[in-house]
Amino acid sequence: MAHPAHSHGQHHSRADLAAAAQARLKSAGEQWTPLRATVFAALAGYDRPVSAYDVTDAVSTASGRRIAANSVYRILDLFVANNVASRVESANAFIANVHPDCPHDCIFLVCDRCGGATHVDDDRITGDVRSAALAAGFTPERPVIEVRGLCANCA
Amino acid sequence: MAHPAHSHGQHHSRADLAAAAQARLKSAGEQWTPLRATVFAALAGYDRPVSAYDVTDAVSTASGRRIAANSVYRILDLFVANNVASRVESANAFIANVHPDCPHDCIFLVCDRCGGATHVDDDRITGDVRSAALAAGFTPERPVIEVRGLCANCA
DNA sequence: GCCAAGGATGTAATAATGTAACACCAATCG
DNA sequence: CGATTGGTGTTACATTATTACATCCTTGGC
Repeated sequence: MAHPAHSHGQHHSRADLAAAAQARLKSAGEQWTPLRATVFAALAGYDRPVSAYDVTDAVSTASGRRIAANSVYRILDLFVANNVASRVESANAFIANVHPDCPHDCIFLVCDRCGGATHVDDDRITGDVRSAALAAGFTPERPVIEVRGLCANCA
Repeated sequence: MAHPAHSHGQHHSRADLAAAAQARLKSAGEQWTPLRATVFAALAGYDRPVSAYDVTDAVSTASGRRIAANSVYRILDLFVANNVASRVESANAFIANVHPDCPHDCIFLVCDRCGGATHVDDDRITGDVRSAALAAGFTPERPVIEVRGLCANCA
């Protein structure tokens, strides 16, 4: 555990990302079951947002039996609620959170060509968005900030 | 046409909003057909984001015959492409654009309780989001900036 | 007038995404 | 042991979105 890569906390290799996710859930009083581990591994096996059904297929293959979509949805929702994964609204898709440890509002740059997503943290921007909401008399709970466009490779 | 309410252009009463939408489409070389007018009227008849299927039902009722969802989708997509309506990604829903005349990136504050949405314009924030994308080597096409939470009435 | 071309809509089917209701099982706690 | 709780299984269904192709209507050229 020695990756002092970022000012805001740790990034994790794919290997110990699961460990971090597990720790995060446990410390929230949630269980880390075999199915949850499998779902997380499937999700973390992609480097782009994937649909719940893609995850379902991957989990089914990994498990050797058919897992129902709704079981996967339950677990993905749990992951999102605990900051272990994020939902990319403009793609109806999910992606593992690279640093479950710090509770940022996320900004996703989603490529319309390759489907990849880059995770950007900019607390000033997200703070400004929350402030703008408050200024309008609105109580912000969950900012959704995404940018559709073309990534560096696809531009 | 005398509502000098905003610094950035005109808001429209429900009555002439349709006229503004029509003008916008025509100037883009698109037709303003009876069905498109009906779809726009249905959409503008709501003050909150509504699903394409809600619009479909409203249009069907208004027309006295069954209109297929995909016809409505086609028209809604056309509206969105021409800034006459917006898609609220986090709600899989559409809403008429209050000022089709100026091509802002929009910020929507979406109430989790009543489903209402407030349209906020803040070019500094949306500009910052685009800048952050560019700084990451990403070519922004369409920022999606929404805030889920509670509106003033529901808080 | 007739025909060709393009745009808009109709029709039908289906895909993709998301949820609800209830059964079952296993662990935990009294 | 019995009750409760959380997790998962199973089934069915609801909602959202797209695809392929047919039809119709207008417009412009001949």
